[in-house]
Amino acid sequence: MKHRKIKNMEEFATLSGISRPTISKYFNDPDTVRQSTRDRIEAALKEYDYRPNIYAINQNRRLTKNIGIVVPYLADPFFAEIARVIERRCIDAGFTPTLFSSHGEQGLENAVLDTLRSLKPAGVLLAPLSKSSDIKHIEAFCRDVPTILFDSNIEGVGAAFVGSDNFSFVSQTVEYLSRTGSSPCFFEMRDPANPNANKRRKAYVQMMKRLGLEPQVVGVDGTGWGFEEIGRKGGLKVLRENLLPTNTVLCSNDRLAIGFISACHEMGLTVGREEGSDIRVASHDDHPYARFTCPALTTAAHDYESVSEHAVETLFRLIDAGGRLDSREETLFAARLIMRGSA
Amino acid sequence: MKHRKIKNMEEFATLSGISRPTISKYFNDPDTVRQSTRDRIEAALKEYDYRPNIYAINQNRRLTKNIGIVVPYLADPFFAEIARVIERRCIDAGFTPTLFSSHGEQGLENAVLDTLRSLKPAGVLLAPLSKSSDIKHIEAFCRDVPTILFDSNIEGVGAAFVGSDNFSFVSQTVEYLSRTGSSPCFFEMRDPANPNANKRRKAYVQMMKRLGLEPQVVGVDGTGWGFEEIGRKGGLKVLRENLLPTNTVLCSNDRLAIGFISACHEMGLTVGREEGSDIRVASHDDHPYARFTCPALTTAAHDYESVSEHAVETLFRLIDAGGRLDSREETLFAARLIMRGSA
DNA sequence: AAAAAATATTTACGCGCGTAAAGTTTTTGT
DNA sequence: ACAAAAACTTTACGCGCGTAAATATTTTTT
Repeated sequence: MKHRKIKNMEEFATLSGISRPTISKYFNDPDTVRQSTRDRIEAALKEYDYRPNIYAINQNRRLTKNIGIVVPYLADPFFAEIARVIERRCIDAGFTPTLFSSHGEQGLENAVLDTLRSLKPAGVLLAPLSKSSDIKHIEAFCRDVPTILFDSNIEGVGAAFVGSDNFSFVSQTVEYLSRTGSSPCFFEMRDPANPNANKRRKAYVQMMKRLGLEPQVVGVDGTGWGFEEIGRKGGLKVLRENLLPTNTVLCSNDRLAIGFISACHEMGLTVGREEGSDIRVASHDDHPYARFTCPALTTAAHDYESVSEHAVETLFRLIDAGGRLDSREETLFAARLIMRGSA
Repeated sequence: MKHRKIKNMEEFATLSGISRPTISKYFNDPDTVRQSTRDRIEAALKEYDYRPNIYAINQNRRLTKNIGIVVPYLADPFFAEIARVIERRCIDAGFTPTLFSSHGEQGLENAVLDTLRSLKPAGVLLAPLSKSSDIKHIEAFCRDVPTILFDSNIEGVGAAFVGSDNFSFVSQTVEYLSRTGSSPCFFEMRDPANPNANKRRKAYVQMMKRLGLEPQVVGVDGTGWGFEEIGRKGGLKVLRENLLPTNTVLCSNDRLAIGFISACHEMGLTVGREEGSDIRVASHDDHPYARFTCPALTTAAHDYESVSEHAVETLFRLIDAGGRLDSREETLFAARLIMRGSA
């Protein structure tokens, strides 16, 4: 490879012996030029290592090949993991994904969307803060930029929603826990950050009633995205004051459960499904750390693969359709119960 | 606010009654225009909500106001957290940070650097994969782009390195453990992903000798970035085969320790510093989840704030200096011992 | 081999903004 | 109040590439 620097496409065209418009076509879509020309271009590319200036490319395009991925809280490995899968799929489809985190702050979510808008992305996959989101701002954004919501829904906003079926999560855990021991109470934040939590509570109540059992919801204080700490503090309070109606606790999500289990340990209670354990704990999400709690956490797992695949596929359809879909689909994927030692 | 769309700077200039070059100056640096003009521009800005086209802006600039942040593995909340702090600082300084993760793969790290190069960033903060990095590729990148390494060092690569002082971490934990109970063995991956691990092992050996104790290193198998699972698997093996020389285990990092503690629990061993516990476990990093293990993990904490602040400040100095510093500084920050229940 | 179709080339313009140069107006210093 | 300095306006060009139109060449079809 000659390490000579090539200034622009004109120069590369001259060196490769092909006209600039053809080179331009090649970079837009290699399949639009003849095989023989493609080979010559690619040979020259090996030789000279030229890459077109992305700023010049995107200046004229109405839409770029960028895709924005926005998650509410990147320090949660669940989102880091789903972002990774989505990134990969976008790259494979020839797009350039850019990852943003709102870090739990409304101001940042708005700022991220503003930045994103000026990037003129082909599309955006947005997992909103939801409860603390500035809905008007997100609506306005979605009017201008083809956007798919995922993880948590905002009614009517965005071209589609892809997420998990909270009823599927909760019905499986409730059924399992009730079948194998005392029926569960539901441990949650009184003021959750996210509408999934509300759906899960409702699913719990509904499922308990269906089984002819008395639903018992235990709400704890705390706001924000530090769920583990909220679960721990709330757990300590609940345990100290003996507020638990049963010795089977179903947490709204794994991060709360991680905190709750740590509170149990602090209080000297043994968690587990074995004879002689003081308390059973189960939860939802199958967080990357769920298998490392002590004991490992029984939980309902997201279908990561399906959610991310379907979200990305829907976005591609949306992009191909020019930014509008006939109707706003909401797709929910079922959970898979993962039985581990905690319940 | 009139929601009329403004096409370009020319149009905005006309509407605001100010010449386009002055508007351009304003966007480059508001302080270079007179207060009165600034006020008029900002008034018009409120009125019309215009934002310059970033692609057109960056096309001509040799350097942009972008800053790239690259971490090796974003699903590790440690990196998510440090990225968050760094992002914030960059934004406050008027830059546009973009976050990338190599997701533990050399191919992706190279691809990220290639993408980054074409973004013509003012500077890059890079936490390399290190062991599995393509050193030549990183060197070539650093020749073209002002880059500061952080978290893990590659000798002589990049304009500076900012990280933590591994000796400070290990000396504190070893000293504490030896003073308060039996002396620790050192639990690590035989083939670590990261040079910090090697520095920590050496520091352990050195520190033990200094205290007149016999260093005992326990290496376990496994490669990649799934440290918790490696710690758990390795822990199970070591415990089953009774390979631990002492009942005090100092893990190379918290993620290994999380896995190791889970293995202890699985084996029915109680972890903790209290009388009657079977084993003490301590570690290094103060991972966000360290306080939620059972029992909570005694560890040596990074000085997150100082590392991120110094990394960013050094990058700004580098940028101001036009991409070259007189010498390659390596700055290491000391750890803070965090005593919790595990040891 | 001739006609039709597909692909390349040549030429030319425009995108939105940075920026330089020359001239004009406003502010600052004394 | 006047000169000097600072800030602004006007004019104009260039950045690297997308893309359209007209023309030329190559490939495919019959």
